[in-house]
Amino acid sequence: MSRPQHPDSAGSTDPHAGLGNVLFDIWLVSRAATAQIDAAVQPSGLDADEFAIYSVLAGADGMTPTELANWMAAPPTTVSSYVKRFERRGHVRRVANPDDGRSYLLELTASGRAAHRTAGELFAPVLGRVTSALGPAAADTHRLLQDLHAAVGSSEDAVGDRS
Amino acid sequence: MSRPQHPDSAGSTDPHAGLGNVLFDIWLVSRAATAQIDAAVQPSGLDADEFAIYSVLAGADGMTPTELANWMAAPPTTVSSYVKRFERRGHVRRVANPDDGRSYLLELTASGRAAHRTAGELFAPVLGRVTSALGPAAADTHRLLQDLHAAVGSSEDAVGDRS
DNA sequence: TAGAGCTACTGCGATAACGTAGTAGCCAAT
DNA sequence: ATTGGCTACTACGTTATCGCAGTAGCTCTA
Repeated sequence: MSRPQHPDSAGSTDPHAGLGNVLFDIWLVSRAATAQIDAAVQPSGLDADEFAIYSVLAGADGMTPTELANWMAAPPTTVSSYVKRFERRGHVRRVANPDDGRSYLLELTASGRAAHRTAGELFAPVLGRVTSALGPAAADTHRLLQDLHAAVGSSEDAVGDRS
Repeated sequence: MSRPQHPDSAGSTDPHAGLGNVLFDIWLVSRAATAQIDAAVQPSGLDADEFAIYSVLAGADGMTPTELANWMAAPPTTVSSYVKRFERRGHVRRVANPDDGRSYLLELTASGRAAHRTAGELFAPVLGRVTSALGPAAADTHRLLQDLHAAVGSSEDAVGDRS
């Protein structure tokens, strides 16, 4: 059980068939979830990734690009391009970082928060559906995912090593 | 608890702090895992997504682009471009689909299987690390992720609705 | 307090993702 | 057999991702 195996029943092409390991499960679930969320929040003008990012920014105001990059395991250049895009939309503002002149802090503008709120309303029913489909297991699932995140993230800073 | 909340401790920028809901957990874990796998399998010439796709193809030979698209929740044009790339590498071959003249079946060539094997060997230690970090919870986690996938996927075909 | 070595960010260029708008083959219903 | 409506795939063009290489500001050492 140390490397990927074929789906449960040979020849099956059922989209819900896994590959027998946790990492693939995540990949599959994440793709499905992202597609779902993309479709749901689309009228807000954000996509799933952007909604996620706006959400962190909404919760932790004054975050540096590097912090954001670490948080979402993305390379700095990707974050850079996100920032530029968000700024162009008038959703995000750069504020000087008092602790470091090379850097700056990101914060949502009022209109950024509004967009986030709109997206949040579109997102809610999706989350609701999933949560109720999970039933009482929802809480466990949340906890297990946190553990999983810790397990995966334990060997940090893999980002950028894809040189 | 019907919409995203801020991280556990206000102002925290810890990359492991979640946003308090299952869907974000997945997003975060998946990003971390993908970065990890990207870095690990990189010498094989594949990235994490490609490795995943090669894995399905290895397990279910004779899959149509549409089946693949459903399986990975990707739009058809994305799959199309994957196929073209894989074919250019000599890793995938199209065979006529006896059941449908508009379509074709995908299968890995010998060299595609070789690339997949190489990537698999690079991937194994990553999976091993995660699995052992999870300890006995690994099996539960796997099962919970399957449930989660079912819960998310229950409202199918969101892909393509992002028009 | 100089300056070597780091770290934070970004311009640019290459490649990838994927929406739009087709074409070709399928499957009724006539 | 014909045709109207579907579905499978794809060329093309736009936008996004992200590696490389460069600049500015930080920090430590002497």
